[in-house]
Parts: sequence; structure tokens; C-alpha cells
Amino acid sequence: MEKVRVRFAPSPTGYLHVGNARTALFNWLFARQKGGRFVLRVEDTDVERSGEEYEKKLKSSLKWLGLEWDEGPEIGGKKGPYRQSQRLPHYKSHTQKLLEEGKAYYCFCSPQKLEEERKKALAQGKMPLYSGRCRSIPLEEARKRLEVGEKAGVRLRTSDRGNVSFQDIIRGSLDFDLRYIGDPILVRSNGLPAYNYAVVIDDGLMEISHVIRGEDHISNTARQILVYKALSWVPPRFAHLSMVMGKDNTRLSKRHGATSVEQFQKKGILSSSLFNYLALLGWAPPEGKEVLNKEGLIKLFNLERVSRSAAIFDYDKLYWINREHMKKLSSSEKAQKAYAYLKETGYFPSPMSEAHWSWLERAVETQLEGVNSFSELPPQFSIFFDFDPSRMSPEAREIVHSESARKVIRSFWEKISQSSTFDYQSFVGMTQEIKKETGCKGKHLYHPLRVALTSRASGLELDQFIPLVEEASRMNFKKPVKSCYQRVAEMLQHLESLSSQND
RNA sequence: GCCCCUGUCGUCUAGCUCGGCCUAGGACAUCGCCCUUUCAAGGCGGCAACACGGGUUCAAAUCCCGUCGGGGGCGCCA
Repeated sequence: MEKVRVRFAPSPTGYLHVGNARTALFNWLFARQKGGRFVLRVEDTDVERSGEEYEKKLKSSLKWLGLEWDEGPEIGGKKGPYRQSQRLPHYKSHTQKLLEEGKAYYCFCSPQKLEEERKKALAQGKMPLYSGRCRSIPLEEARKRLEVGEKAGVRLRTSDRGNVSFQDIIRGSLDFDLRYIGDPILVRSNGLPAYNYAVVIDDGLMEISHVIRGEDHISNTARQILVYKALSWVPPRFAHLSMVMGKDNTRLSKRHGATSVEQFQKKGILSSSLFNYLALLGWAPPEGKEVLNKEGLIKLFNLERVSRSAAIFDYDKLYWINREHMKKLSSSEKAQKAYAYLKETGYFPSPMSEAHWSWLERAVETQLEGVNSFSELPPQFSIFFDFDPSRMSPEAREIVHSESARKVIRSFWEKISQSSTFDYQSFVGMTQEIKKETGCKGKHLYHPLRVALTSRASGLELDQFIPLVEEASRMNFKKPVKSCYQRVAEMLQHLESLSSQND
């Protein structure tokens, strides 16, 4: 069986877009599943737009996603180099060969002239194709003109009869009429190879077996196959993935929200979640179980079953996947991830003691429900650290304002100030007594108590909250945690100062 | 304009190759109920799609033709 070799060939012109990340991911999955190799090649021949910074970011995003490559820049490999800017000799030697064999020719047309012709054709409703003006210039003559200093590009000599066709793994048989394909430029007049030429030389020399890339390359494929033929090389198999769109059915862009892998990373999306979600964009596992890790995806992935139509990026589903992946983490992993965001809040000491980690683990466990990512945790944690009756939400204020609520809180204060210890057990006992004393029950009993303890109208269950704050109040945090006793005292004070104002 | 790709619930999709098992399945979102001293989570249930028009056939989401919609390409960008 033929060895599987696939590649991801980005041009380092910006951050890694999730659409490109998906392309990389499908390549990676295919390689891993088939026991093949995944090659990273940097297409940096467009000097104007390529940047070293971008290449770095690109690689770090790829690594973060877990798409490690087997061959590529830096790590090398047998078919290197893996940066197009370092492969110029390869392009040159093959260009010479094509020129000698008459399969390519020098073109002296100026870009301005070409542009003029293009516009004219477009205006007439035709496909803008190169006229073939320089086709018949003999090689000898062309070389002489070059010597005198004239600039020329190199074009592939193509026929305008017949057609090119190929079997796309995802789309089936694709067919192009040669009449609509002109003589594509191979080498630009500045000596650098054009995309359609460089990919073929690179893919060919690197022995790429399957080219898995975006749909926007379908029409290029025809031109590339022509280059393979001119070189007498066997083209690889092709698979064209659909595009990733935003809600309004245009290509996913910043207008739609986060688009780069880095942005999702910063938002606290787990790498395993993005990985999982991206695999689901345009592909569905046969059994319908969608929450999968890398191993599961490698096993189930099937390139032939990838969807042909464009897929809209659904942030909601990504968040759901993220929640599912968060749940699967161990308590200590959850605490670690949470701490990455929590340490900015100034709540926690550094370094964290074992007791702090232990407390954090339990606290995170209770706060994770109802949160889309770890980055949303800091505001949740303020329930422990920021108790402030004077800054209650209107909703909380209303709960606590009624006469009956005050009675409940006053009674609660009497009990809690008289008892030497306070825990959830004693709280349960107190609520029973308060109920008897005040006649309040259900909502009217528990809502005021909740607000008295948290200064919030909603939050985690009190049976989880009480032990956590009590413990924390006895610990040494950078921002001290108020005990339940303190909280109730402050709340009562606040309410009383309010009522004296009103009087 | 020309060429190419594509069209199943709001979204991702299963089903389409081998017409009948499809009163079209799942998941996200949404809505309702249950659980719960609020919210969330969880459990249960509901709403919701074969783009349209013609064929072929006893029978079409599935095959054929056309229309319309969406996307991509038409560069000395990649």
C-alpha cells in the first residue's frame, strides 16, 4: 500500500484562522489514522505579506491544538527544506527543464498590459485568459532578450482543446474544459515561483500522496494537474473541503466574533474542545456520539464522509463541547486551569499552599456548572471574596427589603451571633427555628438568607457555599474572605442604616 | 459576465451510491414540564427541515431535467 503523506501549507500572513486550522486538522487526522506523515510547509514566497512573527504564532497555535508535524521547518525531514523561500534551486532546475522541453516559455508581457487585457475580457463577459502573445518566441531569442536586461516571467504552454479531470475524494469526478484555462504563470518576472507552480514542485518532490485543502483551490487544481503532466509526474489524490462561514453565510471573519485559534485559547476554550468541534464541522461520527477526544476522532474519522457543503461556525455548540470537555477533567486539572485565570483577580496568594489548592479544587468543582469556559470563572468567584451589601443588584435588594425579610435576617443574626461554631448543619437547625419564629417559609425564608450570606440573588447551593466560605475565612487569602457571621452582621447593619435614613 | 462547487430542522449533520424499513434520525440552540428553598446543571417532553418546478416509477429526500438561492475561482496573491 502506498505511504500516506499529507501536508499543511499555510502562508504566514496572519494568525491561524479556525478555517485553516480545520484544514490542518483534517490532514492530521487522516495522517494519524493511516499511519502516514504530516508535513508542515511554509509558503512564504510572497515576501510582502509574509512575516517571521506570523510563522511563529502559526506554529504555536498548531502545537497548542495538538497538531504536531512529522516534518517541517526547524525539525527538518528527508524532503526539506520546508520553507518555500529556501527551495528556490528546486524551482529553478525544473523550470529550465520545462523550458528546454518546450513545455514552458518566457513571457515578456508587462503587468500593465496584462491587466488591461483582463479588464477588457471581463467587460466583454469572457473569462480573462492570457492571449498567448509570447508563446512563439523561440527560446534562443528569449534568452538573448533576457541577457540585455529585459524582464520575463515563465508560462506553461497549455492546449485549448480537451479537458482535465480528476477524482476528488470528497466531491467525486471533477471536470474542466481547457478552453477556460489559459497559460498559467509559473515563475514571476522577479524570479520567484507562482503559487500554482511552487505547490506542484513541492508536493511532487515531497511525495505528498493526498492534498487535502480548501474548496477555494478547486479551480486551481486543473492548472496544477497540467503542471504535473508537463513534468511527467503522477498527481496526488485531491480532497477539497468546504469553507467555514459565519452566521450570515459569508466567510468567517472578525465581524462574526473570534476567528483565530489564539483568540479561542485566550477565551479559555480547551484545546481538546476546539479540536473536537473543528472535526465536527463538516463531518459527523457514525454513531452520533459527538464528544470525542483525539484518539476517538482518529479512530472514527473518515475523509470520504466529509460534507460537501459549506459549514457555519456555531459558537454555541463549541461552548457546549467545551463544557463537556471541562467536566471530564480531574479536579486538580480543573483547579490548575481555573487558577490560570483566577490569579489575575488578586484573591489568591502566590505561591499557593496545598490547603489553598485543596480549597480551590472544591470551589472550582461547584462553580464550573453554568460556565462556558475557565475564563468565566473570576466573576463567579467574587461570591466568596466580594461581599458588599451596599453594592447589591436591584434584584437582591428587593428580596432583602421587605419587612418579613428583615425579620428573618434579624433572627438569623441572633442565632449566628450566639453560636460558637457555624456550619451547614447548624444552618439547617437555625432555619427551622427562624421559620417557627417568623412564620416565613420557602422562598420567603431562603431567599433573604441567601442574600444575607452572599449579597447576591443567585449563585451556588448554600450547602456547598457555607462550608467553602467558612473554611476560606479561616485561611490566609490575599483578599480575606468574610465569615458567615461577618456577612450577616454587615448585612444587618446595612439594612438598619437604610431604614433609619428612610425614617 | 464566464467557469466550478453546493442546497435535509435556526445551526452541525444521518439518510442519498443499492428508490419502499423516512408519518425523515441524532446533536447544539430554543420552548415546556419534573427535580430543586433562586439560577444553573440533570431527567423527560415539545417546536422545527427534504429550496422550487417538472418528469421517470406502483412508490423519490433518494434517479433525470430545469429554475432559484448560497459559496468559490477567473492574478507575475497564496
